[in-house]
Amino acid sequence: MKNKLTKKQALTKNQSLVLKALRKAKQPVGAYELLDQLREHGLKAPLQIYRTLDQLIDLKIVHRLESLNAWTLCCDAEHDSTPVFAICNDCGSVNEYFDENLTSNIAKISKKSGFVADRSIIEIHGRCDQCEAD
Amino acid sequence: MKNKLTKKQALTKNQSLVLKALRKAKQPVGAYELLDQLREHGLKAPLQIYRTLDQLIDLKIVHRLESLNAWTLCCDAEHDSTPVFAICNDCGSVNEYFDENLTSNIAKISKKSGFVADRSIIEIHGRCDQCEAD
DNA sequence: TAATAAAACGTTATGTTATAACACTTCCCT
DNA sequence: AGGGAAGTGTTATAACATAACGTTTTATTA
Repeated sequence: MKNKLTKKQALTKNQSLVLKALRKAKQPVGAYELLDQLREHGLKAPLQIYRTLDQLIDLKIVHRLESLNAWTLCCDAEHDSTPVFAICNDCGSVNEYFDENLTSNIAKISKKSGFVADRSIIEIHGRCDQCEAD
Repeated sequence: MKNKLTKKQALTKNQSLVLKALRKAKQPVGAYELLDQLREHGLKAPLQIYRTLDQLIDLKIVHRLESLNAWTLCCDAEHDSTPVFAICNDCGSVNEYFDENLTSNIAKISKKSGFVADRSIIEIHGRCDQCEAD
């Protein structure tokens, strides 16, 4: 795995394109939507998107939201702990949180049952602050 | 929402069929796999499966695993708290846990940020006890 | 029990998301 | 320069999910 410093230098053309598209979006974006946006830059096939997204996930720059079939930028923080995503049903915004307690809770469950965790997915659906205020 | 007692009485033909298929499976099952299995009982279209699964989820008899695009039986326990699924990468088995601490941690994160949670998804991938022992 | 509302069902068509397979290119390292 | 690893492009297809519409069944209550 490359470190933070070399990360940004190392981005390929496709990676930069996808990343830029994700940055522009205020919400998680689907693969085909990315494809549509990037057609003008020469990307033509779904696989080009899916491959690039996988690479960006490996680089820990991007997350996949399993319950949305969509991708979003990783927050800047280094995170060895498990990210928690709060997904607003109304406005579609997503916030990423880290919680040590929660991470250790999951570790405890794992330990109790002998299960060795690999990758944790925590996605909470509901209404965000903003939308709740309306 | 109907209570536990009336639940089983209330099952329709399609619901019973799908439930039975899920019971037989040792692992989460995809919608099209269910469809294949239930063709001999007269089910012909994906929608028949998807609709029935939605109904069973409403009845809290079945869970959807977002990271697998598959469905599994709910454990028997009444659960107002958030289920945690431990999914083995190797054997595909899934175990369902409940953890009060974890549930309250999620509630705390929500409270801090003003987010009002609705539905929480927690799916942990890794290796189960059994597979780890090999 | 007849009228009716709500839920479930069936079917066709279609939309959406994701990967397989194969060939070619670029980059990097010794 | 040669060789391996990573990245790329393209076609075809697989896997997952829903829209729209009409009919049937079930439950309710007048």
